[in-house]
Amino acid sequence: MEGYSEKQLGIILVAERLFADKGFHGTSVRDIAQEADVNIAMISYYFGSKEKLLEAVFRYRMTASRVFIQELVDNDTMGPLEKIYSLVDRFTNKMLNEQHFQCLMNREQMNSEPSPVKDLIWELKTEMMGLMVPIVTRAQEQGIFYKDVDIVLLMSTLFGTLHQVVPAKSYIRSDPEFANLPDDEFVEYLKIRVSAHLKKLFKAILTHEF
Amino acid sequence: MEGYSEKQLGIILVAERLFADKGFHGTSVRDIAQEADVNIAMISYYFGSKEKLLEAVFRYRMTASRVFIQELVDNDTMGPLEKIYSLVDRFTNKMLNEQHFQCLMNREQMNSEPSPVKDLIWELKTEMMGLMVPIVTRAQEQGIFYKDVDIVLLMSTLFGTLHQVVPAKSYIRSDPEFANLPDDEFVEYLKIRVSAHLKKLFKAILTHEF
DNA sequence: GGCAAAATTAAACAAACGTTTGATTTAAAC
DNA sequence: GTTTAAATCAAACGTTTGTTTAATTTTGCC
Repeated sequence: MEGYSEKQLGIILVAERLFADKGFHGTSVRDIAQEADVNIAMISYYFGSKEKLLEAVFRYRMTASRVFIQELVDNDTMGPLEKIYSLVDRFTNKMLNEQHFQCLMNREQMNSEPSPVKDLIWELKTEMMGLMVPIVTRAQEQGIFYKDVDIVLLMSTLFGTLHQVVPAKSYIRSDPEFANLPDDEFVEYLKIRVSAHLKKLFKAILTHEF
Repeated sequence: MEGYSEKQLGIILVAERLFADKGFHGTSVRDIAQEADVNIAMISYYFGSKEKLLEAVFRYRMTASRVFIQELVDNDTMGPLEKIYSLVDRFTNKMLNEQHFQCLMNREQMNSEPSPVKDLIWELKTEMMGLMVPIVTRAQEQGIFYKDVDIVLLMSTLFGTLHQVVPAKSYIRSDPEFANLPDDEFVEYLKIRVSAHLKKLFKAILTHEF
C-alpha cells in the first residue's frame, strides 16, 4: 500500500502542513501544488482527488502510530507506573514532533459528517484505549493503582492537554524568558516540561503519591 | 454593540453550529441562509461579510464569557480549593452547554494566519490565566497549595480535557450502557462525570490529598 | 393615504474551486 | 531506434463560492 515516490511524499507533507494550518476546505489544491512545486494535475493523477489526498496523509501517519502502539505493547518488562511514564513520554514526543498532523487530527475529529478519515481516527482511539486500559486495570487488581480513576477521561486529559499545547505554544513563548530561543530548542524544552506535568498528574491520580 | 433582532440571532446561532460542524470554509453562506431560513443577501446586509459573521458569533459568545469570568472574580468568599472547584464546575457546564461554540473556538485557535478572531481568543485565554494564577499563587503563599505545579499547563489540561470531551462524546456513548438515554440526559451525566474527574485531578495535584 | 427608510428578494457577478482534457515530454523495454 | 507506458503540463471544464445589484415589499411615521 505504501511506497511513495519523493514527489508524492512531498505533496503529502505539504498537504499535511497546509491542512493543519488552514483547514481542509481552507486549503486549495493550487496552494498545495504551488508549495510542493508540482503541477496541479499531479494531485488528481497521484491521489485521485483532494479528499483522497487527505486520506493518504492520514494513512501515512497512522501506520506509524500503529507501529508506535505495538512497540509499547511489546515492551512488557516495566512496572505499571514506568509503563505509564514511558507512554506519556512517547506520546509527548510524538505530539510535538508531529504538530501538523496532530492539529489536522484535532480538526478532523470535530467534523460532523462521517468520513473514512473519521473512521480512521475512531479506530486509532480505540486502539489507544485498548493499550491503556489493560495496563491500568491490571495494576488496579494488583493494588498498585487506585480504583477511583476514570480511565476514559484520563485519556481525554492526556490527549486534550497535548493537543492544547500546540496552540498554547505561542502563548508560552510570548514570555520574554524565551524571546531569543531557537524554535527547535523551545520545542525540546516544551517536551520536557509537558511530559513532567503529565507524569506528575498521572502519578498523583493513579498512585496517590508524589 | 449588541442588540440583535430575532432574525440576526437566528443567523448567528445557525452559523455557529455549521462553522463548528463543518469548519468556516466548509460552510457556505448558502448553507447558513437555508438553515436559518433567510435570503442569502441578508447575511451581507446584516453582518457585512461571512468573515464578519464569524466575528459576530465570537463576540456574541465571548461577552458572555467575560461576564462569566467576572462573576468568578467577584465571588471572593470561598477558600482556594472551593474556588477551583467552582471554576471547574462552571467551565464544565459552560463547555457542555456551548458545545458548538467550543468546537468552533478549538478550530479557530489552530489557524496559522492572524485574524481578529484569533486576537479575541488570545485575549480570552489571557483573562482566564489572569483569573486562575492569582487564586493558585495566593494559596501557594499561604501553604494551602503545593508549589510544584505548572499552572499554565494545568490550564491546558483543563481546557484540553474539556475540548476533548466533545468529540469523545460519541465514543463514550457507544457503550451499550447509554444506548437508550436521551441526549440531554447523557450530557447532564457527562457534566457530572467530567467535573468529578477534573476536581479529583486538581485536588490531587494542588493539595496532595484525595 | 402618502412618503421615506428599512427589509427582503431573485438574479447576476466575477473569482476561485476541484477536476479533466489532450497534447507533450520523459522513461523504460525490447 | 522504435514502441509503449508513465509523467508532466497548460489550458479549459463546469460548479460553487462570497458578494452585489436593482427591483420589490414591508414597515413606521406624519
